[in-house]
Amino acid sequence: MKYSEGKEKFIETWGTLGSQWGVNKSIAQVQALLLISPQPLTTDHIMEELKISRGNANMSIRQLLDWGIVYKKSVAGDRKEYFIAEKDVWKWALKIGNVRKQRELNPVLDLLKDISENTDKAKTAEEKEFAKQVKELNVFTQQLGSLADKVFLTPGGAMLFKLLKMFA
Amino acid sequence: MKYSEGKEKFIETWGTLGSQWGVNKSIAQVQALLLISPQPLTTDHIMEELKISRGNANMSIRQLLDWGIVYKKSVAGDRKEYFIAEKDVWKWALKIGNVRKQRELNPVLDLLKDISENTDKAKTAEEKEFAKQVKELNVFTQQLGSLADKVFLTPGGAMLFKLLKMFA
DNA sequence: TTTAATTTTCAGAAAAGATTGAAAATTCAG
DNA sequence: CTGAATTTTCAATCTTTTCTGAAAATTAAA
Repeated sequence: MKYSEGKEKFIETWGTLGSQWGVNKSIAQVQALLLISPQPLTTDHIMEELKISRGNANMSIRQLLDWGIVYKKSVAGDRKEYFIAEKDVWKWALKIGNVRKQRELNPVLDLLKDISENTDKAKTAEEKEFAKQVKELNVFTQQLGSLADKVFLTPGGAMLFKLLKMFA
Repeated sequence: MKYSEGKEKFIETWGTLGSQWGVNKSIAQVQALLLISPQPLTTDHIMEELKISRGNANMSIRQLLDWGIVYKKSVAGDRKEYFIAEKDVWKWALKIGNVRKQRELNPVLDLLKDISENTDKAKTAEEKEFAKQVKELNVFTQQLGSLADKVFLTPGGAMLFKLLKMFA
C-alpha cells in the first residue's frame, strides 16, 4: 500500500468512526490530519488537504482546541496561526473521554438522581417499575461514572495503564 | 415531581443521550419506554406513547431485537406481537457495548493493522510520522479492544463487576 | 382456501446536521 | 493610526439522516 493511499484511508475511516460516535466528521478528520503531520499546519493547509471550507476548518480547529487535544503554535516570521495535535494517544484519548463524560453523561447522571430522589412515591405498577428501573440505572451509571472519572482524571493515565496491564 | 413528568423527562433525555452517541433517538426512546414498562407492549402502544409512525416503531423494535436487548413475547388470545425489554442493566449495557465494539471498532482495528503491516517502508518525515502514529494507535486500540472484549464477553458481566468493585 | 389482521418495506417528505462563503471583526506590521 | 492579512461569524445552502404512511407481504383464524 502506498503512503498516500494509507493516509487517505486513515483519514476517511477516522471521520466515519467519528460520525458513528457522535463526533462531526470534519472535526475527526482534522484531528487525524494533524495527528500524522510532523509539522504544525495552517488553516489554509488543512482546508486544501481535506477539501473543506475556511469556515468549517476554523470551527473544527476551535473545537479541537477546546477539547484540549490540539495546540496553537506560532512560527517566527509568519503571521498565520499554526496548529499541532497532541500526539500522545493516551493523553488525547483520555481528554476526549473526559470531556464527553463531563458534558454528555453527567447531565444524565444528574437527571437520574433528580428523578430518583424527587418523584412522588410510586403507587401503580407502572410507577413502581419506573422507580425501580431509574434507581438501578442510577446506581449502575454512578459506578461507571466514578470509574470513568478515575480512569480519565488520574494523572498520566496511570489508571488506564494499570487497567490494561491487569486485564488486557 | 409527578410520575408523568419524570417519565417524559427520562424518555426525552435517553433519546438525546442516544443521539449524542450515535444511536437513533427513536430507538433509544423505544428502549427507554419498554425498560420502564411492567408489561410487554405492542407496536401500536409504542407508536401512540412516543407519537411515532408505524414504520419507525417497527424499525426501532427490529433494531433492538437485533441487538438482543428486547424480546418478543406472545400473549394468549392476541394475535399481535408484544415486546419486552431486557431489564437487567448489566446485561443490556454489556450487549450494547459488545455489538458496537464488534461492528464499529473492529473494522477500524483491522484497518490500522492493515496499514501498519502493508504500507511501504517510510522514507520522508511525513511517512515516518504517519507510520509512527498509526502504529501507536494500533497498539493502543488493540489493548483497549482486548479489555473491552473481556469486559463485554465475560459471562454474567463478572469482569465489569470486578472492575467496578476494584476501582470505583 | 378466503380474508381480515398484522407486520414489513421503502419511496418520498421532513427534519436535523454539516458545510459553505462572503461579510464583519480582529490583529498587527509599518 | 492605517490598512492589509488573518480569523471569526453566521445566514443560506447542501447533505445526510430520520421519519412517515401507504402499499405489499405475511400470517393465521375461520
